[in-house]
Amino acid sequence: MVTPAAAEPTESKPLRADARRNRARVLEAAESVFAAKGTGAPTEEVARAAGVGIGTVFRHFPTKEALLEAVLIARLHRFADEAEAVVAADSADPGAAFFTFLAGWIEMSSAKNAYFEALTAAGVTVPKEKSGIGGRLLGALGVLLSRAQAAGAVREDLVTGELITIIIGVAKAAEYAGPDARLRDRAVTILFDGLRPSAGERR
Amino acid sequence: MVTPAAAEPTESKPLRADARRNRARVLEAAESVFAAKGTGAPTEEVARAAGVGIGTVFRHFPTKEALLEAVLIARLHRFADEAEAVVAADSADPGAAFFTFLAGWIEMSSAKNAYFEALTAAGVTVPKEKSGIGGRLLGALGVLLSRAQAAGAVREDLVTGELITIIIGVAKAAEYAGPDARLRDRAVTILFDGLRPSAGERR
Amino acid sequence: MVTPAAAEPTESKPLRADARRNRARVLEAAESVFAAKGTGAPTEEVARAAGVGIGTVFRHFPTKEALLEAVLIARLHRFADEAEAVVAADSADPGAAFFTFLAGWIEMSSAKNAYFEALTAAGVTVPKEKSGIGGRLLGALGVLLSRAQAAGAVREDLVTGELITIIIGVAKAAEYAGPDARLRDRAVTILFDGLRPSAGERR
Amino acid sequence: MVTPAAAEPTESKPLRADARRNRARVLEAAESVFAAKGTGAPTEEVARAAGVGIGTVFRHFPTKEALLEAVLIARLHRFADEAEAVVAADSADPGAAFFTFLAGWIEMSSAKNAYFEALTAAGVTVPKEKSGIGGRLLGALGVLLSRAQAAGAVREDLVTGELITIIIGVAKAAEYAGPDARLRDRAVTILFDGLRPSAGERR
DNA sequence: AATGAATGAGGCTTCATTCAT
DNA sequence: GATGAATGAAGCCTCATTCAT
Repeated sequence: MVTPAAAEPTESKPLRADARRNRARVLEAAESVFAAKGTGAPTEEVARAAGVGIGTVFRHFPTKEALLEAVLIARLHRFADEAEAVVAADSADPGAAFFTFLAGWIEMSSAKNAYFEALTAAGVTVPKEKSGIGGRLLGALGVLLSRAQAAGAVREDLVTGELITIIIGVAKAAEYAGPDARLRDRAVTILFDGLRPSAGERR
Repeated sequence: MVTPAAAEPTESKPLRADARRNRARVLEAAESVFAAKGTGAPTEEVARAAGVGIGTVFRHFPTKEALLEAVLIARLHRFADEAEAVVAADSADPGAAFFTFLAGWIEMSSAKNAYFEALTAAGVTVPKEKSGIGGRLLGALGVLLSRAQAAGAVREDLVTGELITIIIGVAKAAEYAGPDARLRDRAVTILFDGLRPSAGERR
Repeated sequence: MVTPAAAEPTESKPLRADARRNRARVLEAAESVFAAKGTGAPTEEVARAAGVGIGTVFRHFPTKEALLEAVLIARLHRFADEAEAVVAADSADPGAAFFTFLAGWIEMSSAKNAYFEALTAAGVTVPKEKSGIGGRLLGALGVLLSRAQAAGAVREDLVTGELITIIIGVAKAAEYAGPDARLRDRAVTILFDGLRPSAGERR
Repeated sequence: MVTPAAAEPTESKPLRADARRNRARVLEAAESVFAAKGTGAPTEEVARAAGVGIGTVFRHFPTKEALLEAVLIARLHRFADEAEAVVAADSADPGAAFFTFLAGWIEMSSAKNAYFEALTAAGVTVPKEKSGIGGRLLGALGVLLSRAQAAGAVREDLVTGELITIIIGVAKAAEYAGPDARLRDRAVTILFDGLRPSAGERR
């Protein structure tokens, strides 16, 4: 299962070709602008980056908050896409697959993850269930996790619901380490070590 | 060693008594306002909470950024204070002392730590060295860490410099877990398990 | 004489059937939307109410102002239609006919008459003469008025030109009274009493 | 009893001298700007006319609606002031006093009375009671009215509550007559004739 | 030193109008 | 002819910062 291009709203009638193209461009521009300058960046800058008028941005996303939310959802969809791809690949080494996937995702998101805060700060209940993204994500992560546990690569008492919280923490540490790659890798490694089987056996 | 009240600038001439009191009140108010409403809260609200005029806030902190920075530094100083207190207590169980201290800190900061982001987003290089706070912090944490390592409670390959990064990540995870105490505790436990000795021994 | 459907422009070539239908639907929708939400309502809402695209609205009325004007003219045409119908009915009690007609009109327009203001505010000289509506209106009102005067039901010194001004004032008072029917009726009654013969005889 | 300068809010502590001056200037500017260009005129134009920054306007009136309301209330206060002055003058000819007062007020407001509409259109319940203006107004009008009735100059069945509605209607008619002074006077005269004693005696 | 009024740049959002499909 | 996406000027409002009191 693959995310429809640019995670467009599922309910309404299909957008005109040019409209869909613009919507996608805005979403893309928003992602990079917000990543670079923080979620406080003016909407107009997103418009400029997308090469459209400010009105077009607001036509597609009637509120700045809606835009932020859409970016977040798109990102989660890509996360789910990748997770499902790894599931489908069905690696011979599920432990490696699991950790590689997590590390890859963290690498990718480390420099640009203020979305959760921006949204929660705005009082938005992060729409985990919106567009079914929550289910997909938990589903795919659950498969990866249980395979890795079955292979003895991950502690048994870890459940899927805890994973996202943990990933966010690790991503945050990585982001804080910033450009210092060695520090970042060490922090990620150490934190992930908490997921391994022997961990937590004694205390 | 104990932090001078309200972390006032070390170089300038001593403030008049009322001025020092106002400075402290503003700092306190800023901490709680920013904690409650995020760092985007208007400076005027801080003034109101402190019971002073807006002009007074800007007299003490010529910029909003300066205010944010001062709050952050004050917080780090308290962090250092606590760490030094734990060092001074010289517990018989250094491992427990170490983890208890970390957990306490996380608990405290989990609900209110947008400072790092707000500052880094603003392009401020977090002033680790400013007012010597970095040194104190690393010093105290270093002692706690090496005692815990000597007692076999923490993995040997962990160095002080990595600790702050890790703490930030764990705090973030805790914050994201939000009001769900069980989830928060689990995430913190799991992530801290990565600091334990057996962790990382095999891979 | 009866108003041609939807008061379409008299000069231009006859519209295609569907176009004429659309024009009428837009005009109707505009009337009810502007009545309900005021003349500041977005043109797009008119389009939605008419079940056509926004482009269609602007094709028929190149300007919002033109749309407003068309609505006003249509309304005046209906006013004239009714007046002419009353003239044609040639009631045995011309005084009653006159006042009944006025009251009916006031009743109808009381809740929805921002057109004059919207237009005059926009600097439009209300196009009394446009499409000959002024003539029809004054003609019909003149007949009703003089019959009522001949019957001794209306003061002799009242001339047609004053009537519209007076009607607007009374309608305004009625509108201001709003939902309070008793108050509205009293105000209308009192103001209309000024039109009766004994009024103004002494001063 | 005379309105405090510029109808400043009664509750809060007295404003600083300069602030009060600015508040009054803004109110004055708002009145003339809205009168000239309608209540849709941009707030910035009011600021310009008052010779202050846009921020100052919003400091005193946190919303455009609040500004409109303040203008309306100021105007009503002046209405009440004048009415009370006429009451105090205690003319020997109460009928003339009554009609002269009404005519004067209408003359004054005829060219600039979109406030009621602007406010009611915005869904504002016209704050008749706010700042006690309703009471003052009705009180003074009531005295003028009953004196005129006692003198036999005004019909007996007219009650104070109806008067404001009627005045609004007459003012509206006068406004519509616009620059044509003869037409305006005639309309006002005719409508006011409805208030005289013989009117309504027969029907 | 403290106060709080004034300032105005800048952000979000709306909506009349144009134009490619 | 109809459609609705795109446009951008313009409006309302916020808030960091300055300055007269």
